[in-house]
Formats: sequence, structure tokens, C-alpha cells
Amino acid sequence: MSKAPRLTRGVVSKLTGCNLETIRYYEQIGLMPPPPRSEGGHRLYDDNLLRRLNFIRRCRELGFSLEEVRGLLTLVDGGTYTRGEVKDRTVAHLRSVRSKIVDLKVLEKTLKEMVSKCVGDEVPDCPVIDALFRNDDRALSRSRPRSPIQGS
Amino acid sequence: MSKAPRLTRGVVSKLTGCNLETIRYYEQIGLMPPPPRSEGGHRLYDDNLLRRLNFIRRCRELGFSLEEVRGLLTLVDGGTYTRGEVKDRTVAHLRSVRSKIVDLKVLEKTLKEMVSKCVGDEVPDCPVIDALFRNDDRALSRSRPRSPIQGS
DNA sequence: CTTGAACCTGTAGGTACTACAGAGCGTAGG
DNA sequence: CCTACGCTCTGTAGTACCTACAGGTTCAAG
Repeated sequence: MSKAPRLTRGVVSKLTGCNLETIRYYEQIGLMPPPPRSEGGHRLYDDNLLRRLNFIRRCRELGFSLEEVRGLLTLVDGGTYTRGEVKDRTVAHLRSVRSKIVDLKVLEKTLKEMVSKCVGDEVPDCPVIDALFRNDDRALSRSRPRSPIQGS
Repeated sequence: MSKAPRLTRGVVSKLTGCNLETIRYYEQIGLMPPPPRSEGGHRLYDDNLLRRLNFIRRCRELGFSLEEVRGLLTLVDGGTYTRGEVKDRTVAHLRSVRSKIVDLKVLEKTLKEMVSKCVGDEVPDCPVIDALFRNDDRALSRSRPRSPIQGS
């Protein structure tokens, strides 16, 4: 029998890549529920909480603000929303997710081209991104998320 | 003949969706070069600067930290890097871009399923994201960007 | 030439972490 | 059982990245 490792804050931090202190912060602001504690008061997480934290962390890395993440989590948690509200919010999130995918694919394409050009002898002092991300249609309809991810 | 609109800070702000003050901030920290000024000292941008700001803004929305954006811009600006450095950095960026795309696609799929379930009568108080983003292979190799986008 | 919107600078405030100090818990080794 | 050392606890201060405001100047429409 493999013994299950105690999911303490430090372990969870390593497993998720989330900074140790940030875990406590997310609990403070109510993104993570307060976990059960040991006799002596140490936090003890479980798989559900681990997945939740993973979800939060990845959303942050994808440029969603804490409030947006909260919104997504509330959808999942089954909050006090009506059918219509849930659907509207989900559709809105879906739109912004798709917009991000589009932008990332453009960036991917550009970087890929840069790499292939770098095979040659010279740094192709490329004005590539100049051609990129011109100011297109979406200018006035952009979603403007607020989100930092400070790193360790 | 269509008259070209003067690209003042306010106009640029509206065109890019970037907060008025943030434009000045990016100039302060050297992400945007100081633009030419009018007689009276007002900033006057051009298409290049507009594209650059657009690029920065979108990168931020995609969860890249300011330092990562700076890195990307330096590649483009043709900095003082050697061939090898340029390539290594580009490949690294490419990897993180692809990782983001993967995550976003998972999220897209989940949200899509939620929407389709919302057609019915009930809010399907879905534990969907529970199954999502489990703690997979990448746990220890994650890139941990720092990035906020505060909103308007 | 007036007048109000847009811009200027400097500075203070806000969000989202991140690090530190000083004390307590927990467990492996003796 | 006891010690020792690492991990965790709390509160608080500091950092990164904006965002808003105050008090004054410029610009352009009328």
C-alpha cells in the first residue's frame, strides 16, 4: 500500500506551483475555502482543494483576473444564479477564452517563423511583430481583464 | 481625402483599450519609447507605437508578465542578443504559448459543455471543473509568469 | 477670443501577490 | 520519551502593476 502524503501547504505549493503564501492569500479573500486543520492547527488539503487551486492558478496564468476566476468558480460551485445568468456568464467566458486562443495562435505562428529563420547564419533582425496585432476590429469591444500574476 | 486623426493619448487609449494612465506608465518603465510631442508638449503617437501598445496589451491579457513582454519586444527590437540567445528565448516563449493554448482549449471545451447543458430546464449544478485541471505531469515544470492586468 | 474637453506632471491609492519575523507544531533519530 | 530541525502558524510590511486624482496648461470648436 502506498502511503498517501499529507497535503500540507508546502506540499500543495510544490504540486501546484502556487507560491506558499499565495495559498493563504486565496483563503483570505475567499477563493479557496478554509481547509480542515490538524490538532495543532496546520492546514490539511485534499484532492478537491488541490484541483481547485490548480484551476485558479492556471486561470491566472491565462490572464483572467481574480474576479473573473471567482465568477468561473461560482458557476461551478452552483451559486445563487438563475438559469439565464449562468448561461449568459458562461457564454461570455467562452467568448473571451476563444479570443485568447486566437491571439495566442497568432503569436505562436509568429514565434514559429522566427525560430525557423534563426536556422540561418544571421539574426534576422525581424520586424515581425510590427505586422502583428495591428489595431483591428475589436478595439472598442475588448474585454479588459484585470489580473496580475506575480511570480516567486 | 480622409483626414488622419491625431493620435493623442486619449485616442490611442480608446483604440487599444489600454487605460489612459497605463500608457504613460509603460513609457515610464521603458516598455514604450517616449513619443514625439506637440509644440505644447502633448504626446503624439504613430501607427508603429499604436501596434506596439496593442501588442503589449494583448500579451498582458494572455497572462505574460511585463518582463516577459519586455523579452518578446527585445527580440523584435533586435537587441544585443546573439543568434543562439534569440533562438533559445523564442523557443521558450513558443513553449509557454503552446501550453497556454492547451489549457485554454480544455477550458473552452468545458464551458461549451456547460452551455449546451444549460438548454434544459435546470441549472445542472455541474461539478465540471472538478474533473478539470487535475494535477498532471507539469506540476514541477510550470512556468510561473508574474502579471497583473488591472482594469479600467 | 472664449470656453470646455483633453492633456500635462506628480503623487496617492488599489489589486494581487510575496517575503519576513517570531512563535508553535510535528516527526525522525537517539 | 526527548531533542532537534524543518515546516507551519499569524500578522504585517514590501513589491509589481497599474489606476485615479489634483491642480494647472494646451488645443480646437464656435
